[in-house]
Amino acid sequence: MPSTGRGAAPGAAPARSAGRRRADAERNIEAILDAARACFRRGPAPSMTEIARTAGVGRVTLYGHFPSREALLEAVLERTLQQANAALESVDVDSGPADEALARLIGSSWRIVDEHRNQLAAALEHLGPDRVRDRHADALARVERLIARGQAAGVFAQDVPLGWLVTTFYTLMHAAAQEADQGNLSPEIAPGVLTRTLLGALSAGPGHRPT
Amino acid sequence: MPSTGRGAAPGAAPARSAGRRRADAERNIEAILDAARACFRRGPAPSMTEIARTAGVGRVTLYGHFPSREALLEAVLERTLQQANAALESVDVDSGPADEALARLIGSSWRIVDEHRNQLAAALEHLGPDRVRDRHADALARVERLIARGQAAGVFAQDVPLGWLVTTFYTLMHAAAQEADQGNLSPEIAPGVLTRTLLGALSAGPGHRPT
DNA sequence: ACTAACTCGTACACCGCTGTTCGAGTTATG
DNA sequence: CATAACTCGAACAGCGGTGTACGAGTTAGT
Repeated sequence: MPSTGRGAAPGAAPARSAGRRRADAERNIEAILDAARACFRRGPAPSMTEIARTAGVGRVTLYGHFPSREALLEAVLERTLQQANAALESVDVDSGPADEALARLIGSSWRIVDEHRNQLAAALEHLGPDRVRDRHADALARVERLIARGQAAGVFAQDVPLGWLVTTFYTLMHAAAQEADQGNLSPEIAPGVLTRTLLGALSAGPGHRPT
Repeated sequence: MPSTGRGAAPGAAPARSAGRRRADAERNIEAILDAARACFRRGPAPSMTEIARTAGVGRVTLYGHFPSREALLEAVLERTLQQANAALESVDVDSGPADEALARLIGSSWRIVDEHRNQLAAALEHLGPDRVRDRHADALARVERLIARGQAAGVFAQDVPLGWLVTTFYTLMHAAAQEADQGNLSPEIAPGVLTRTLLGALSAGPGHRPT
């Protein structure tokens, strides 16, 4: 059920009355959303207290803007998704060889995708898989379309399910970002290494047979 | 404390006195350990109550054998690790071409690795990364040795950090198991697909350059 | 058959998190 | 500058989890 009862609410969906908000309120909402994102970068289940403190705001104020944890979760997810989509839209995915397009996509999005990791887990837990699927369906579709194009052109493996290749893509993205975070993989070589591995994984088997 | 007066020192470390345990107690401990493993397969943070109920045992009994959540966690981790190692030792990893050896390893362990997923997360959270590293160091070393051998032989990519290749290995294993669990990837073709993708990812670049 | 080991339910104290209320202080905005 | 909007701390109730204590019932081992 996508029946998000939000009426006129622009962008995110705070809880105050639909009337105009004061400037500092707007600023605090921003701060809260940023803080939540920051907290999610370090742990999968930040408490409201933690988020409020990080935002430099009283817990009560937080509840003033977001009536429940779920509401906040939804808002922050939507916000992140929006930014991510904006960033990804700047990449031309539909022209040139599929593998080169993929390399471009990786370079500009492997950091962004990592941002989603914990948020996604939390959202799946508290919002249900359905609503989550809906919201980042287009981001997923973009990658899927690209890979499908590569398959059709024979650049990517054809005897492997498309869905699995998409999963491989996201999974290795996350892994690379995580390793970079932990210092196991230097951020400078990370994109190159990731691209290398990913293209190998997706590519139509040149040297090796399935068995 | 390894001060288990018992000569046999049977794996896990329950909390009762070092003296002999009665048969049904032993049986319950087994049930609890199994239940914990089962619970971890469905969620990353099962409660003691949940585990006890799954084991068909009173919560008090659980605390009788494992004095704290942490103790239980450690015991169940060790147990799973032991079984996993036993299973993996039956695979000959050091003979034949590295890629074929890898294929063998995948076939017999991709399900097992999945079992670790949530346990590992929980252990990292509550036991600290150090103790965890120690415990499954040898399982990790086995894969690392194999991949290094493949690199030396030129079968696997040499211009990519070894650590990253190991990460890739485990990551894709998890992903495949998870997809299979969710019905997105049929269990019959999963090993083949996984092997295909993994060999492509690790293989020395046949057609593509890092950029 | 007798005893020690084991199990179980209930109940308790403690903790952290969520969401709400209240009253008073502060600040933007007209 | 006056008012409405906003913020804040403190305090409360509710919930679920952990770990402990008690007492009575059941079961294995000798």
